[in-house]
Amino acid sequence: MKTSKLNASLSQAGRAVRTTVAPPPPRYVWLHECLLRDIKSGKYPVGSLLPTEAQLGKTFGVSRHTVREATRKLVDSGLISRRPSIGTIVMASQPAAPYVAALGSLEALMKYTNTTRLEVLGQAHVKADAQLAQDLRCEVGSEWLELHTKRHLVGQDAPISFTKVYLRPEFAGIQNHLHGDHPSIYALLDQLYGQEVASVLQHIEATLMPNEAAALLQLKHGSPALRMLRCYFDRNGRLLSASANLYVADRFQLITSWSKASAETFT
Amino acid sequence: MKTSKLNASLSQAGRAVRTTVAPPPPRYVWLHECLLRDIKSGKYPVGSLLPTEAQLGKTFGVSRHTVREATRKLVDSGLISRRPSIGTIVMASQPAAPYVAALGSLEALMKYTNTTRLEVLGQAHVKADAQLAQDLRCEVGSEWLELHTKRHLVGQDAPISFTKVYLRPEFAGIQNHLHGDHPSIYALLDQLYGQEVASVLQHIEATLMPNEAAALLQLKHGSPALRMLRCYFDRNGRLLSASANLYVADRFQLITSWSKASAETFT
DNA sequence: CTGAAATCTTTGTCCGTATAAAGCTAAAAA
DNA sequence: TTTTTAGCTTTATACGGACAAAGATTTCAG
Repeated sequence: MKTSKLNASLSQAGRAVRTTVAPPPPRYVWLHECLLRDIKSGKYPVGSLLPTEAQLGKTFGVSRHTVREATRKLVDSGLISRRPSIGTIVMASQPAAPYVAALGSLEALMKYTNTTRLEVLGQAHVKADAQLAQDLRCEVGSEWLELHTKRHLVGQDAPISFTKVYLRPEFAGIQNHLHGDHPSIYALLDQLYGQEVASVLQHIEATLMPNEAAALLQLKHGSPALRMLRCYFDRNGRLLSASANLYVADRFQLITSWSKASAETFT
Repeated sequence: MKTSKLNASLSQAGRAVRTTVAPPPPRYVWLHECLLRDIKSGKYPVGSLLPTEAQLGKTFGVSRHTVREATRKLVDSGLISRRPSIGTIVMASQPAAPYVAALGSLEALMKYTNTTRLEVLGQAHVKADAQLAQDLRCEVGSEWLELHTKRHLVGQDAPISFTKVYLRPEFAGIQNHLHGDHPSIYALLDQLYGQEVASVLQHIEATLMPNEAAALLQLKHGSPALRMLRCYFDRNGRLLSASANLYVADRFQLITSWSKASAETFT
């Protein structure tokens, strides 16, 4: 009944002035804002308990359903946490909004175009020595299939990178899919072997192009290079694959866009 | 009534065998899994409409409330989209789980330690010429306060980077807070001016250290460097600040960790 | 005093119902 | 034919009630 009275009066007001007045916000939105404000202001300090759902409903004149709808957003943004038999605990007074970047969409833009072609130059079975094990974060002595590859921009002759790809021997079949327009390694692992890559560790540093690579890439001695090492891990932290890229400095640029994350960003 | 019968029989079964049998999942969880399976399998193709909430409730013998609880998770993960008067549209058949990295936590690890000290060498008012405007993605002719700075690892003499910081003149006060243990620029903008940085654009490329910088950083001619350009934008896409970093190659390494994102990651 | 049992509180799940709002559709009026 | 209007479908919002589950608290027997 409270609802109908409230809405009725407001819509009448809206029609009277003919200018479409902003409709009243839903009650759960309003309650959400109230609670958010009170949490931010410190009325409900971090660690304290919010009034119970029944209590809030009584205080604000809404049903428990509406209270839950309002607090749901707070739960989603991590400000509060609900515990049966305990109550609703204030976890933070500021919504944590880290800056996040997505890998895979716009990850690496080449300087002039963004379609590349991968050329496999050769392959070898290698056992990880100390240096490789440190780079790949794998066990010393573990065996890997090492592919030597060269990446070109389509339609251009000059290669942009020399890349070593490391694969577990059981994933050797991937090399047959590395040619042509290259999807990312983690996409291939997922697609071909159902191996879900759970995390990627990426190292970037500047260096001088090693001599062998410089020759392959038609560069003169002393050219700068961007070294990008990527390790692909599964959910249990096992290294599935890795790639060590040496990009020619003035033919490649890594561009990443970071946005402030909010719970809503991901809905 | 259906509920009580179902629950009763299941709890009795649980007591009979005495081994604590897993309690039956909530109905909305079960329904969620059903729908997820049907969407993945293509029973409800992308672009098609799910049965209406009332229909689903009838088919599965649950209330509309439970249907909404079940579909909520699908909405959150972006698989479906609810539209008043239209219905519920299947948006994707695979939960989109991009790899995301967070900026600010573990963003840039120095090679041996990670506490740095910033030293301001000088400052100048500059007008953006064509080159700078392109780098900063700002208007040609706009005015900026340019700070020349040098970054050291604490306790070490050799600097690791030469950095130009660009500030809108109205944020000039930031420079007083850039010394000591350096928080990030976006944190300072938020803290001092309430300017929320909504997105960050980051360019990384390899280059040779320019001569002037090489001299400042005690490097010999021809040393490789990692050039990192960061532009900080507000919600409206206005550039608030930028920094152009030149890192000494073997004293700096950028490490980023990417994890598969799920809706749950952010709750 | 201690341990077990009963009780109470609070959130979790689930049902039914009702009205509003938003588009779509078809009928009616111009 | 075109425009308006009325109705219909579907989701959005909101109420109320009920019981389950999980702990916390109190009570009580030993």
